[in-house]
Amino acid sequence: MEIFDCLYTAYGPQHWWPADTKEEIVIGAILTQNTAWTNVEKAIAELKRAKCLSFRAIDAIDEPSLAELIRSAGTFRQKAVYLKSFASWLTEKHNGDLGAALSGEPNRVRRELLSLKGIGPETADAILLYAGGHPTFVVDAYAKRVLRRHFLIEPGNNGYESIRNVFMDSLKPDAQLFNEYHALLVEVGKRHCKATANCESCPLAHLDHNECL
DNA sequence: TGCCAGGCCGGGT
DNA sequence: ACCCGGCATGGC
Repeated sequence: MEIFDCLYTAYGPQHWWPADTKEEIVIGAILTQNTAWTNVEKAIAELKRAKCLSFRAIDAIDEPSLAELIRSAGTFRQKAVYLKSFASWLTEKHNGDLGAALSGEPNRVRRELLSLKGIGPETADAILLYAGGHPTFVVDAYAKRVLRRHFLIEPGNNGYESIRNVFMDSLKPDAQLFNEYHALLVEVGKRHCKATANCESCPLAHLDHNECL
């Protein structure tokens, strides 16, 4: 628990996911794909203003209008398709009940999410963890960089599943732990491990050689 | 001013 | 099984 302890000591609890409802978590998870969160916040504010921050409303609105509401999130035409796709799946297969849709055996739910257009492994895991409360680890670009930086993965073994397994195999399957861990990795990544790294004053700077997760 | 951000898809090798 | 181009806004 070396890396986690350093991050938690430095930054404390992160209180993720930043949203008021489970549906807002899913919407945010789709909107934040390859997008800065500040741009997602504007899009969510627009959805809320238009009373479209729910899958019932997203199912009802036409796609071009939805796209305009989420324009600030970037790749907005694609994301409008993804949101509509999720909404129709939720309505038709689960009677609009997100809690029910996400309950059950985690791997089964995960495969179901992955079958939807616009839901890849990271988005699926974010939904499972933050909206469903399932102990699945969310791997993002920052997690990859941190593991690379500390020699915890081979260069060339960058597949999503293999990196996810690094965490899943060495940590207790605890949703609260995975919640904080992912959020803390994003936080340290934003501050110190972007494309142009800034390792000065990084709380992990002293962990150079194969430290533990 | 160009590069980047809490990825994913479809087509090609 | 990987690799790549496209998608697109707002901030630094």
